[in-house]
Amino acid sequence: MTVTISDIARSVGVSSATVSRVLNSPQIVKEETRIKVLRAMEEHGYIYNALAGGLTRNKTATIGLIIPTITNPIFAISTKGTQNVAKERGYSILLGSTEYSYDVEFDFVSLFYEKRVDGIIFMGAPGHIKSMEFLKKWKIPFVVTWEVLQEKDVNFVAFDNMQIARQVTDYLISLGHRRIAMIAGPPTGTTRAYQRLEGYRHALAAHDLPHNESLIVHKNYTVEDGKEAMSRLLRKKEIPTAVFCGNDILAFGAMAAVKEAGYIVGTDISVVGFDDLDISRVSDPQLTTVHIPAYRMGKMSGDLLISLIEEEVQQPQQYILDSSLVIRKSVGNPSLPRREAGEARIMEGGPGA
Amino acid sequence: MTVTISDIARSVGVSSATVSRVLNSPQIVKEETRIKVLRAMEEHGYIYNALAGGLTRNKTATIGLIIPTITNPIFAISTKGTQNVAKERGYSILLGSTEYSYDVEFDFVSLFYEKRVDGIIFMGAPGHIKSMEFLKKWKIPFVVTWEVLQEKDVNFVAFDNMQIARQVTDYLISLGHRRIAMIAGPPTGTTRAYQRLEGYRHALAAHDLPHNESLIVHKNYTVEDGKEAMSRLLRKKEIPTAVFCGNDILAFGAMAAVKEAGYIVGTDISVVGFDDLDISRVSDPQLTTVHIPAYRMGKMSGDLLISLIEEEVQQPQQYILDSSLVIRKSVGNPSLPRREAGEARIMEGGPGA
DNA sequence: TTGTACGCGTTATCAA
DNA sequence: TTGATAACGCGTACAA
Repeated sequence: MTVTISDIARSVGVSSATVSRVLNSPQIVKEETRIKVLRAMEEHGYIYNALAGGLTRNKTATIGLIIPTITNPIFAISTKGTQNVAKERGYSILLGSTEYSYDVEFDFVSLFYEKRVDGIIFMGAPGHIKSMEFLKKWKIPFVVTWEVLQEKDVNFVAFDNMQIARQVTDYLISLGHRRIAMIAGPPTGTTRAYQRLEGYRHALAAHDLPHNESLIVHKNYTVEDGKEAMSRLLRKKEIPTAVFCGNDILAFGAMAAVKEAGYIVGTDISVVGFDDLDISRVSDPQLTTVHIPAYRMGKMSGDLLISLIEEEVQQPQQYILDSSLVIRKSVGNPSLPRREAGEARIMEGGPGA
Repeated sequence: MTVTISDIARSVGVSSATVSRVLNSPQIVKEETRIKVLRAMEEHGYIYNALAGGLTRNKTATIGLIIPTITNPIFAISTKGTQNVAKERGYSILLGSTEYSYDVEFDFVSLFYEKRVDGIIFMGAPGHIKSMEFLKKWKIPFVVTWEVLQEKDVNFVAFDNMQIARQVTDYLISLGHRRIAMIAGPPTGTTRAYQRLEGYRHALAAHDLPHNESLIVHKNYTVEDGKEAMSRLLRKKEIPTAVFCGNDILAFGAMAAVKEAGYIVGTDISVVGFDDLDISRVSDPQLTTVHIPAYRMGKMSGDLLISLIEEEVQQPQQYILDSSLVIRKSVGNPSLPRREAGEARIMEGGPGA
């Protein structure tokens, strides 16, 4: 049925060891035999069996990628970055999407280890305690992205969620906003969502603004969630003048709710997103949001993981990339005519890369 | 280092065969020994080696998923559907994104086969001739989604691209539009893009409308492409009154260009998308577009593939699902005030499931 | 109910 | 430069 190196060996009249050599170290086999072997492979349609190879080498050239959800394009962009380096360096990607469940996360970790991935990339810190224990116990190389960790011994490629969230809030305050709401992820969500919330709180505190928990709405991450959250905020006796959303998707929902209620986004109510999706440049109004280095994180983390696997590099490597607030049209001064800003301006943020 | 069934066997005082049995057919091993073995596994932290298992079983419980691009949410949604069934039925997913390159597609096919996936799902018909040959030669089970194929012997879960595109165009014509443009994918793109173009052409022809090639703009699939394509159309001496876009992303770009040029979407120029992304419900104006069963295709194709792998089903299975035009606010009569339609209406289309 | 022994397809060690 | 042969970790006849 399927042809093996032994078949090739027999047909050429050499040993299977020689056939294996033309695959792995062609230099050390005589050109004449090498050519004969190659030709035989061609003729018989030989296909390498990576399963068998992996078993002896103890190496599969595949990495596991664990992401929160595939349907948010921002994670897709990171995935693309990882996929690109992986392909370039000869690795395949096993994909696992947790839908924000830590149990599912750990399921993937152990499943991936059964399949003997050479390493794992996490978008967001592993949330299940068992995940980290497991990784360390089995010395599985892994890289975390999207979140700065305190541990000095874990590899990450991240940006500072708290710092940029604080910067966004500072910006809104500087425009005169005082009632600033936040539409965040689920209350028991990711640590990076928590960090963003903390950044928001710190900014308010630093400016002696009253901390009003009812201005914080916890939701999931769909457009519909954004709409509902915003509607709820608009039903309050005193509505906020600005809303900081946990991501762009929520912001789109929020903007829709603002319009439906008869307000004008950026004039009556300011909306800020987080992620800077491609489509956020053409929303109406164009969305002021936080640009994060999604593709670069994906690419760098893939590169780093493979370097760890191939032992080109010593642990730990920790990269903190820049993120930045991109000012467009969905934000204005409170209760003043909408700013007719020209070009989008960029405010740099985050420590240097 | 890593503990094997032999280690467990030795520690319990049974043979490795017995240990293997408690993993694969626990019923046939005496409860007492079974418990002892299980306990030993727990203690020693035994982890199954799927590589070795796969080698003997000739089965890996992983499937390959080949998609055009991960960054368009519509493919992500299909991926999610596949991922969900896969997880449920104990399979993992190797992901390959071709970025619309057929060479890359074939690379993934052969790479996946080296890794001995049990089957492959294609989003869109395999474009490289070698892909199909290869699959058939090695009798690799595979399922195609998103496109109806003529071959009677290939499994697919699809919808009728041509038929729905024709229906969209008919709809625009019925509103009075005569100069209808199409912003399509790359000229040498996918067959489904071609089918949509054909549907558009057929509709025009059926209504004796002049066929004007200059109203067809070929682009890639980014927001920016949509903007550029629309801008180009707006620079014509006679601009179109309606534009049918190859997907929602292009439509967002197109709408942005329309607004930038000072026209009103849905009043001056109608825009139709394709895909019905979540965010299309909250764009401004809300996008009239084609709803396609992305999640369902992903789920069904995963289910079908696994059924083929596990030989629960005989080839070939061919499903054609419904797609439908979702009428919202981005379309109106040509040169007439914008329709203030209430609820979105749905026009059913496509043969029954 | 359990053990023996071999095979899966490759790589790696050691000789030749 | 090449060949024998023993791993790698598991599944499975076949026998007991």
